[in-house]
Amino acid sequence: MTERKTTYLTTAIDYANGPPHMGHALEKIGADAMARYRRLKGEDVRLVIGMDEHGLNVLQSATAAGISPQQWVDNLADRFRDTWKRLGISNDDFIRTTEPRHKRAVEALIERIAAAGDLYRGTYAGYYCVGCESYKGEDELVPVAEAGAGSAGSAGTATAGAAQAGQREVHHLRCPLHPTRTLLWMEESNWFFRLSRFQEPLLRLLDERPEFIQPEIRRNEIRRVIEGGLEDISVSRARLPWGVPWPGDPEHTVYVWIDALTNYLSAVGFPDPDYTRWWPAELHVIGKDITRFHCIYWPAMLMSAGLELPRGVWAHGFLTFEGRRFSKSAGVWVELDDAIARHGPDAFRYYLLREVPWNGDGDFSWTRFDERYTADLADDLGNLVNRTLSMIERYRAGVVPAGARTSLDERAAVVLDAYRAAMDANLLHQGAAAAMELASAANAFVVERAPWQQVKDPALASELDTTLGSLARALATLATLLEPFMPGKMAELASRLGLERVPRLVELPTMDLAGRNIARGEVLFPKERK
RNA sequence: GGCAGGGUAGCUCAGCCGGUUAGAGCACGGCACUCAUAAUGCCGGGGUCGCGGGUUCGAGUCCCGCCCCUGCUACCA
Repeated sequence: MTERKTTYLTTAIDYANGPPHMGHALEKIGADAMARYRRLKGEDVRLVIGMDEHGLNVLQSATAAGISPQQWVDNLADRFRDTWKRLGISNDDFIRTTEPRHKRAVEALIERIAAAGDLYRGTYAGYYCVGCESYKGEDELVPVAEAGAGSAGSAGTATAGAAQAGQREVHHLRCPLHPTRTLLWMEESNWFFRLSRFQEPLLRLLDERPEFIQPEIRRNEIRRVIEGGLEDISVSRARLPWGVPWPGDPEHTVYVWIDALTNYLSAVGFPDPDYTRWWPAELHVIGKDITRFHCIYWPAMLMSAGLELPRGVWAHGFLTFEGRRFSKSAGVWVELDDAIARHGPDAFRYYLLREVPWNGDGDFSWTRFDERYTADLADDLGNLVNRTLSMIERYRAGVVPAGARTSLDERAAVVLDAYRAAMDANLLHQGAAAAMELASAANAFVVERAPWQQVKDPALASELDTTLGSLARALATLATLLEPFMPGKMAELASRLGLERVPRLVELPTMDLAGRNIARGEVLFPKERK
């Protein structure tokens, strides 16, 4: 017997410093479409979404709100979970970094890296802005007009063996965000990870497995970074209470990145042996801004720990609003709830996935959204459904007739090939476009066959059967192909065709709907009259 | 500065290794049809393919220079 292919897909866990927004939604919707497509192919898919709940920002936000950090992240987790549910995201798990199962995995991973000899005690030194409560790179700072004696040394370098921690005031630079505060040069004893050791192995990885980072643009960027040389990174923080305590050194907490990345393992049960049922992950779906962490730090950590690497990382692009960067303070902003409410969650999903290239950046605009909704969903697809079901109801008493295959079935086969090619390459926007071609072809087919003429002539009864049968199959095919994009509406469409669920991809070529009782129902994508 | 990607109809974009009159969708105009959400189908108008050189029988499609846009340029998702 053949075992079903298991596929583990992850998304970036979202930082618990604010409610879900459009950017979060784009990633989850895209990842969900990828997961749903693979399920339609018959794979056993596990899609995981989650929250990154440690760190200084969380602690500060909670304190400002007058609640405990745990209460704070609990509230946000509920909001995110609710949003994903409303958007029809089919995640199988929701991992949170404050969960015991996660802490356990982080400890186990660190112990493995330590056993490999890739952790050591060192000193992290850098400019520290008290106003920002964070370290600053030199390029983030501005010189003070009367440049005094400079303090030598670049920010953020590790000095192995240096033991003493300290701080002193810096007077020749200042933080542009807090110009009145005195900048500090701080040294902190931390744990370091020997990232430098993995420069060559990582370059080999990119050579041997070019598909590891997709799309290709991101791979080139990462290669440049690696070729530029890798320095060891500090992976623990002192004085940060809201985090996973460092194993064996509770004065420190695990640095946010190490903590967060490990979620991909903890969500499948690591270090319990059966985590390998899902690991290695098929794809980490992330934003293009965090490729470095997923394509350099993460594989290096896994190599060190002797664990398998994920098969790939997919970096999607970003969204602009009417051509400009999202910025709440500048008023360039769309509330996610408003976007969902406009035409419903399925239409919102369709718009984002059809309009925004999944391998690049895209734009959200209300005008385009409305145009897509009207042209694609209401007029093209929705009307096709309505007119087809109406004719089956009127001409054949609501029962799909048996009919020979037609040019429309041939067209559906061609569309299916193009669709699979696009979806297998993770080009979701092309997959959606391919599917919609079938809707257009079906509309043209209706006019060509003119069933309202066929029904008038009893001699053409079998011709009419052929027309309606073929149209019903086209609708079922559309329900399948568009299910990853609009799961709610397509399940509804399948139901109206008398199907208990959307057909799988392999079932499409031999599918026969003859004898099924259809239900016309309400218009699938109503147009609001204004 | 360096590296990478991009500048093609009003808008969003396709255009493999160079080859007849540069394509699609949307928007716009005309015609047809009536099953349907005043929906659908067909036809059409519309482009100096960023700018300037070069290679070639022939270049959005290759080479050189320039202009403009975007991303990356390592520990803060």
